[in-house]
Order: sequence, then C-alpha cells, then structure tokens
Amino acid sequence: MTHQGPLRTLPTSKCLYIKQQLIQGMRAKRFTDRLPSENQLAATFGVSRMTARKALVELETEGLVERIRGRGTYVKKSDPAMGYFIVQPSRRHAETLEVTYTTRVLELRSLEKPPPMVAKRMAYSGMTILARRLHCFDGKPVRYEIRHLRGDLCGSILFEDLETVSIHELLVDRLDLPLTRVWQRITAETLDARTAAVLEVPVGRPAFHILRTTYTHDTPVTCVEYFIRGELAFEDTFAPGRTEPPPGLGFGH
Amino acid sequence: MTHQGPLRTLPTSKCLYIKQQLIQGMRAKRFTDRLPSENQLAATFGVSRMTARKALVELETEGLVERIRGRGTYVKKSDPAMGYFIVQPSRRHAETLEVTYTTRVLELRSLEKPPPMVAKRMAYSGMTILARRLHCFDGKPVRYEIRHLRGDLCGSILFEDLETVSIHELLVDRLDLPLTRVWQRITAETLDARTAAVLEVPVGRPAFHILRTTYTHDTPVTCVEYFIRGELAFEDTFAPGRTEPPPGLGFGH
DNA sequence: CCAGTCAACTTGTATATACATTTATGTTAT
DNA sequence: ATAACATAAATGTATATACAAGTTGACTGG
Repeated sequence: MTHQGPLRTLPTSKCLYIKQQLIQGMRAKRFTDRLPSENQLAATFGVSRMTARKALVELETEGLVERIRGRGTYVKKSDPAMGYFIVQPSRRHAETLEVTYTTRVLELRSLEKPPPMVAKRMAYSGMTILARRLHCFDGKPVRYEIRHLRGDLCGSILFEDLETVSIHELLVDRLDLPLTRVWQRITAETLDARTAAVLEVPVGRPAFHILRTTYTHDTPVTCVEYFIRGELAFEDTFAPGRTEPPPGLGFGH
Repeated sequence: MTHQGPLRTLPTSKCLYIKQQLIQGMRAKRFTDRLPSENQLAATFGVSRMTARKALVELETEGLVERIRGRGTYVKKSDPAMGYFIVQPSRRHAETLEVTYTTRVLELRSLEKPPPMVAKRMAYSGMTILARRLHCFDGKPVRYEIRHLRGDLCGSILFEDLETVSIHELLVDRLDLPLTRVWQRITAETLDARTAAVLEVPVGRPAFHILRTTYTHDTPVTCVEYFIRGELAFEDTFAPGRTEPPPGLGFGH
C-alpha cells in the first residue's frame, strides 16, 4: 500500500498517523473491502505490530471497520447512521438547560396485576407497583412518567420518597438490580385530553412518546412510558467516528 | 484492594476478569472516586502493567471511567443518559423494516440567496441549491426532506439524479466534502396544511421535526430539515457499556 | 514566606517477543 | 473424489521493557 497525501493536522503519534492514513484510504476508495493486516501495516509504516494493531483496534471501536480473527480487517460498508439523539434523565437535562428541576409524585401504589400491555411487555402478571410522576423545569411540567415495576423485586420502592430520590439509583444501588439491557421505542404523538391536562398544554399538542422496558439479566424489571413536550428539543453537536461512546453504566429513570 | 465475590460468568481472559472486578467494585461503591492505578492493579492481580492498563482503557472507552494523565483513573459520576435513538438514513431504515424504499424529487433548483434562517445557520448568503425530496416506504410517504446546499461547493449536484443517488455519497466521495461535524435538533410537532399534504396525512398529525447542519472542517455545507411521520417508530435494544459505538465514518443524507 | 527544584507517581506511546485461536488453502493418503 | 493433515496467515492475549509527559507534594534556597 502507499501512504501519500498531505495531512491536515500533524499527527502526534505513529498510531494516529496510521489511523488517518487508513481513514483517508477508505474515503478515497483505495480500501473498499479489506485493510492490510497488522503485519503488513507494521512493515509499511516501519512500526511494531502492536502499534499497527492499536490503530486497527481503534478503528474497530469507532465503528469504521470490522475485525475477524483468522481472516482480517474489513471496511464496514453498511450505510452510516444519520445521527442519534440522546434522551437524558430529567435531572441532567435540566442541568444542561440551566433550569431548576422538580418532580411531583402523582400516584404511588401497588396493583394486584398490571394492565395487559404491561404484563405482556414484562412477561409477568403478579403484583406490580405503579408510579406516576411529573417532571418539571422551572416549575413547568415537561415530562409525564408512568411506570410499572415488578412488585416481587422492587416492593420497597413503595416507601421511598420518589420526589427526591432517583429510581435508577434505588434499583441499581439499593436493590442490586443492575440494568443490563434496554428495549425502547420513540414515536411522535398528539396528546389526548387526560395527558394534555397533566402536562398543562392544550389537547392535540405534539409530544414525544417513549416506551421503555428495562432488564436485569434477561428479567424485565420495569416498564416506563414517557410523554415529553414536543417543543422541548433534544439537540447535540458531534462528529462521526467520535471516540467517546454513548454514556454507559446504566440508564436514568 | 480486594477482589472477592463470585462471578456470574467465568472470564475468558485476565483483562476481562479485572474489568468485571472493577465494575462490581464501582457498583458496590467500593470505588466511588478513584480507581487503583495501573501498577497497583498489576500487582494486585498478578498481571503485567499492560494488561491492567488494557482493562482501564476499555472501561474508559465504555464511558464508565475517566483517565487523566499524571493523576489517575476516576469513576465517572455524571448521571447516565437515559438512552439514545439512532435516526438512520431512509434507505437503511427501510431495510430494517423490510419495506421497499423509493425517493421522489419534488424540486431541485438554485436560489440566488437562501432563506434568512438557512443563511444564518450556514453563515453564507451566496448562491444556494434547494432540493426537496420525499422518501417513501412501500410507496407511502414517510419523510419529507428540505435541503439547502452551498452552491459554490456543491453546484454539480444540480445535474445528478437524486432519486437514485445518495447525497451523502455525492458529497463525501465525488465532491470530497467529508462530514466532520454535525449539529442537529429534534422536536415533535404537528404538521401544517402544506407539509401534511406532502406527507399525505391529515392536518395536525404529529411528526418528528429534525433540523441538521453538516460541516466540513468548520465550513457549513448543507442544512437539511426533515419531517418524519410520528407513528414511524424508532426502536432499539441495547445494553449499557456496549462496546460498539454508534456507526461512524459519516452521516446519511 | 515564597518560589524553584526535584522526586515520586501516574498515564501515554512504542517496541520486541511469545504463544493461542481461528480461518483458509494446499497436499497427501485412502 | 474425499477425508485427513499440514501449513501459512491473521487476529487475540499476555509479558517485559523503555521512555515521554503531566501532576503532585515535599524539600530547599533565597
């Protein structure tokens, strides 16, 4: 392979230089399927195999290539995503917007059995806890949350003050229910009379509607439904191939 | 530090074992601020520094910790994000849903100057190309796209067949305009009469509204506005601390 | 008291090496 | 011809080492 072409920014390390060359090569269609192997790169650039390897591994974690043991490194040819929107926990969202954040608990009680839709999504029809909360920015309602939790796993939540404590913290820290998997769906909807009243907006106003089921080791623990005022924008600036992945370790509640 | 406690799954490598121990330690609040240094870990677990280092670096790329040269590795205590939604390019979205995908070009012409809002977002008021397209799944309109491109950079796009060719490919491959940064915003809105007519839905129906400005090395190249039918859900299943980052290398158009 | 210096610690980068595991390919023996 | 084997190539894991570079704190000299 050749590695000509001027660099826009002087690379600070050999590894970075190799990465930039490979990225340019992929953009210029010099590499359309397979990238040089670790040993080939090491020879071409005059570095050790571990350095060449580091470049390839980083390209993989950035989603640009796919590495297959025993075969090689291949250009990911799937269409790139248009982008992604991070829906933050209310508290953090409020910090970003620099507004005060408050929560009102509208309802907190146990149900003998969950509504059919929830039972299906949780694959569980025993005792359930229902919590309805309203999240406000500067006193104005912005998110309406309807949550069901498995009663056998989260019973103690009935006695917590959900206006000050994060449900996420309760589950993960106090109940030892690490959130290992999430299913979620977002749609845009218009609000019906009851929901609009809660959010204190006219009927028919647009809103984000999020359905989410959270699992602990393949056991559904909680189903939550959010209605978020549609004018509350989610916005972000980012670069493709960013090194920082989406925030991990858990999901806010 | 101690590293007791049963493992749920037998680790296949020393690096993985160390990572699991550190994650458990963070969950159990044994580590609340600073993690052991690379050398401490190496001594504790009886591995080389490079192996301990690999575990810490992976935790960083997964967003669980933050590493600061000269100081140490610190637990990221920022609230975790609730999740994120990937808005895919229409073509790929159609593949996921297993529907046929078609595009209709409603308008393609040059403007002497862009509308004020676009001029402001692009910081440019010269000749502009306006493209309006309708993306259909199984013949049904689902996304309405209104796009402005800088005429001085993308003039040749006027002569392309935008019903079959991806604008993203044209920009990146043919015009050498790599997309290095993106600003975007999503809101939920109700459709006005004109937009609703294009999407063939009744007035007042909910929709996602996406504004996006795409840059090539700090130069805004194109502004695009999408209206996406609100019932077209974006859904996903994922795990926190996933190793795969969001798709990179570019953004679909 | 303050500023400068130095030592210790930490993470970042790079090299050289060894062996394991997986895949693909060609050869050989049946 | 097919199956078994051998070989080469590629990635995965781990170790040992060296030096660079940033941070902190203690010591020292003015």
